[in-house]
Amino acid sequence: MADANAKPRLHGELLSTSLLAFLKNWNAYGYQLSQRLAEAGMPQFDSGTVYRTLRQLEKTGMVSSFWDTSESGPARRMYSLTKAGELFLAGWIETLQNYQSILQTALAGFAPKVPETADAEPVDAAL
Amino acid sequence: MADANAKPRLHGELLSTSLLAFLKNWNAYGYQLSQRLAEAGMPQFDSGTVYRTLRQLEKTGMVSSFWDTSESGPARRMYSLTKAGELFLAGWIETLQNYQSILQTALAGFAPKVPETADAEPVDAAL
DNA sequence: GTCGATAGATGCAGTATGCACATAGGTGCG
DNA sequence: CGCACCTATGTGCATACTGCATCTATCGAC
Repeated sequence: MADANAKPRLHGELLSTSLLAFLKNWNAYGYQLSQRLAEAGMPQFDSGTVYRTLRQLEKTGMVSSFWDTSESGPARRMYSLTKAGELFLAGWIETLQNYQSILQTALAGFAPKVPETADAEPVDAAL
Repeated sequence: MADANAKPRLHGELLSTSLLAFLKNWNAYGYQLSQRLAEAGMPQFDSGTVYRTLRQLEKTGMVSSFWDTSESGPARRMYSLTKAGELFLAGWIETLQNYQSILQTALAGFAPKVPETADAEPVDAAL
């Protein structure tokens, strides 16, 4: 989960969210999305997980797909965002924005008001 | 993972990161951190997962802890950020910032270059 | 035919997660 | 005391997710 020498890896909700975001103004297939993620400089991710995540998103109705055989080469599973997916995406975007503002507040040294504890004492941290 | 009617839930790296962020300027114990997360309006989370995550972070050297029995009531396991934890946190903050800028680029309708319209566009979210 | 790039998928072992429940110290109250 | 309730931390279990390696398959170039 949080390994000392582990590089940030993209998966879970962050992966789902970015996939949905890419699909918002754009239909695409898995391989393509993997490439865009890489090009965009996203942290490492596993392409197998990308494919599975897309199937998962389809199972839950966030995206829909069809086989595209119009081009030469292996068939492509083209995905597009559904209405539900848009709403879901919007919810996560909002959550992430809120998340970040909270993070920054914490990092800035302003603790959210504490119950009554006479302070957790900035015992400093030998930094 | 991405259930239609599922509310954003805090876990995984987002949970680890927020815990570390809260510990950056204050030392605290699990119960307290849970409360702060709730007060800050964080999405739902499971307190059991919070405790397990903290132990995990300790196991990987991101935080250190000791039993605080100075107050009345059940003993508290006080956590503080280690040097390694700070570095790890900084790495994730940076990753998340980059992540968000990429998300926004995608949401703004700025699709990464598509094969057909392929132009050498420096779509980099150069942020 | 063979190689490489494209495109998608899965088996497996290990890990993470949510939920319910367990343990314990302390306070208030009849 | 007996008992409810809050604090504080943790665990068992079934399920879900993940990374890695591997597999299938189409096509173009050689």
